Amino acid sequence: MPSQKSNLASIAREPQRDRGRLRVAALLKAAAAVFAEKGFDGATMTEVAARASTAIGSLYQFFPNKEALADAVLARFGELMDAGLRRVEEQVASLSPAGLADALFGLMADSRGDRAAAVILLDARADAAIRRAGLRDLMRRRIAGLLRAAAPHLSPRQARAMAAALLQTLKGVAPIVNEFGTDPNALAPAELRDMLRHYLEHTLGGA
Amino acid sequence: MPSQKSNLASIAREPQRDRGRLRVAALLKAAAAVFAEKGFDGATMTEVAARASTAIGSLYQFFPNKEALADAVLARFGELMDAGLRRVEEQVASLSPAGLADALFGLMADSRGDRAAAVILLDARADAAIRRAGLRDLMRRRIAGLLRAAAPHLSPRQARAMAAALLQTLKGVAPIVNEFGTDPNALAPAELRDMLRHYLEHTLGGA
Amino acid sequence: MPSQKSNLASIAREPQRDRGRLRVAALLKAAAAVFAEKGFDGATMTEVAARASTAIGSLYQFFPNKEALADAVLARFGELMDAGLRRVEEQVASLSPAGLADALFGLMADSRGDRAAAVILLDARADAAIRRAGLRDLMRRRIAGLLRAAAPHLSPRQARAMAAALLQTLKGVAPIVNEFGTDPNALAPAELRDMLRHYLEHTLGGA
Amino acid sequence: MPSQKSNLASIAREPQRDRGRLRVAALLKAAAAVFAEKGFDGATMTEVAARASTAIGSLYQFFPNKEALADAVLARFGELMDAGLRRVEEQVASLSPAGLADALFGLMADSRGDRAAAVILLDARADAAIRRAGLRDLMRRRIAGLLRAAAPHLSPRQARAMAAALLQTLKGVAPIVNEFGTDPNALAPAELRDMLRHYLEHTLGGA
DNA sequence: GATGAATGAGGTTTCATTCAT
DNA sequence: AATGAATGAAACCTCATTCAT
Repeated sequence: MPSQKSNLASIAREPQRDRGRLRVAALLKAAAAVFAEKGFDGATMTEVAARASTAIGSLYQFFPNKEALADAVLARFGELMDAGLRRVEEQVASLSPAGLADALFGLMADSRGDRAAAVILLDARADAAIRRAGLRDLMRRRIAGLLRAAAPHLSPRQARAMAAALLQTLKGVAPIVNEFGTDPNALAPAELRDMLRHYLEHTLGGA
Repeated sequence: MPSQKSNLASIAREPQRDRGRLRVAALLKAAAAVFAEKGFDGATMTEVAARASTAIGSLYQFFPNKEALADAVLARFGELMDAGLRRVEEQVASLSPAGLADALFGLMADSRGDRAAAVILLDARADAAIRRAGLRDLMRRRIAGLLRAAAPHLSPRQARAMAAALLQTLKGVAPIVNEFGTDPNALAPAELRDMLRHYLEHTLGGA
Repeated sequence: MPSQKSNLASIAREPQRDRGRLRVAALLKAAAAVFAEKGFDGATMTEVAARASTAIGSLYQFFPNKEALADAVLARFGELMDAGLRRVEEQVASLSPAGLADALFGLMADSRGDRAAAVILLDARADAAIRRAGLRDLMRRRIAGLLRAAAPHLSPRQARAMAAALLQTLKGVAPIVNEFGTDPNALAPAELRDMLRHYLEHTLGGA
Repeated sequence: MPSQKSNLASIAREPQRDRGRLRVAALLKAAAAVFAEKGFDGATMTEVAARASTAIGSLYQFFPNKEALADAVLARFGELMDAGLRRVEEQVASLSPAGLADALFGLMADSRGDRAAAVILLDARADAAIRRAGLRDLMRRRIAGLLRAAAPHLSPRQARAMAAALLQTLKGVAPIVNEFGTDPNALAPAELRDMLRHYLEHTLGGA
């Protein structure tokens, strides 16, 4: 999942000084927030720069265009997911189906703003999706791997189909958590988590 | 669910003649397609007109602005859902939890392009969502009603939370069906349907 | 020389109403003037629109981008040259070498602003020149044809080489005429014309 | 022709050390190449710095702005021309008209990239040309002097007009040589040289 | 009603130039 | 001196909307 690099054109430039690195971090944070709120087309580069308290030119110093910025946000999300999935993979042998469900749910419910932005961008307009589909397919493959580790009797085909369905539902975690919060008296997120639990119990469960 | 009329200034004019009615139908169809592909901000009025093979002026003859057009697409989707949900309501007494899951799944998997457009618009940018949230809340209420009809022991609060989670997952049906198709050897949609089944069996099930 | 049409992307849209046709004519005139004064990169779309007394949007209604505008100016120049060369071709049999020189000189000294703009654009930046080279090559071929009509003993290769040299010098007519004017007491243009005369007398001249 | 110094504010700073002198040479070479390819407006300071393998800051260390850089390129070309013309002046008494033509032709066909850059800049956008016209006028005066040295019967006015025409044609030498090369089987450059020969033979010749 | 041109605010992007390290 | 980040005016271009025919 790391290095979602140079496909077509336009890739983010690496800052070479500390000041630049700080700036890039601020820009990515701002971009994630704006993309999450407005979507790809609704977001404006001007607003991203303003939220990061920089001049528009500084934004373009590091990201040659809007697509590159979106890709960078996605790549950052990809790294978070990568790390998170790796942690789940290490535990998967000792997890019950419900535990696996909770782990995946938690993955989407953590990593606050980035998540929301990424979820929106993952579904963004079709043509750009070509490049971005990379991230989606990668996550599907990783989740399929998890499922087969948890239930070796699954055929690859089955596991892939399940992963597609699971990932789709997992994408719904972000908006629900955003709307209802995470505290335990928020019922709706709990219901979504239960839906994932029941599903995995039934499909993985020798149980 | 009918009469999704905006309370601001933008209300779609009713066509007076048959030719007008045809034109409006073509425009709505085109608009649904474009919104589905590009999202609200990515869609352009010019492209909508072009896909309906009309001039931009004709589009504005019936829809005073882009928001009104989106609202009309949403309203049309609302009517479809309205009719669909009404049909489910009539049968709910005789449906098993799995049957209810299938009915809801089928609702989202039918009504082809409109569905996709509406799903996108339902999540569209926050400010406009204020007005549009109307549709989402309405559907949640309707689904909560269905759940309580199927399982009277549910508290209103529980039912509402479940409806929120269910609707979120149901929104995922559209993209999955679009990607994998509806035929029975398409596994991924079947998995999503099973996820809904298991969930309702567990939550409504004891009944 | 007509129809310098659709190579890569972006081609001028044809106006479909009289108002549009007038607008396009005004825009081309303004564009020719601005390109002539500032060159391709120095010219700004805003200035072109302003000189044609229109909004920037109207400019883009007909010319999707700056390149398309430049191409249209070039195409218009090409048509003028086409017509002019055709007229020379008809007389070439009855023309002395000096007469042919005068005819070619006159061709570049007429057709005021367009000429200057075209000359500048013909030499414009290399990448765009790929498309634009079309016009230059065409003119070279036409001139080579004239030379062989006037002096059948010339080999095609010789004629082509002469045409290349001639056209290069003919391009110099525009700036000289612009600087010194056309009246007979302007010596510099006369010298350039004499240069062309002597050259053709020597190379074509059975004389 | 030396000291093309601007009377405004922009004067290129003299480098103090050897490293600086090398840097300046590299920058001028790069600048000449970029100006030749892209023209004044199309060239960017960033690209010039990049081609000289330096940082943009270093470019501004020596040249306070883009105009100063262009002036420096022009000045360097001016020095080359100065030296070249001086050599021709020394020989002019012993040169036939054709020999003079060849000498001038050779002057433009040597001094590779610089030449091309200078030719482009000589015709650059009008406003800047005010300052730059200096170089053009100077060259015209020098050429007029050569002509009168070769043919004393010429009036100053005639000589100046001839010089204007000659210089205009000489500017055409650069692009033709660039396109066709200098080797003897390249016909087009030879034709251009012949054109200059015939012209000078006729105008200086009776003498 | 239908058509397509007109408008201009606003969005994306570039680039000369300055500044901090 | 050298480097590369910072800045913002200005360029290119888009598109919702209005208007004349």
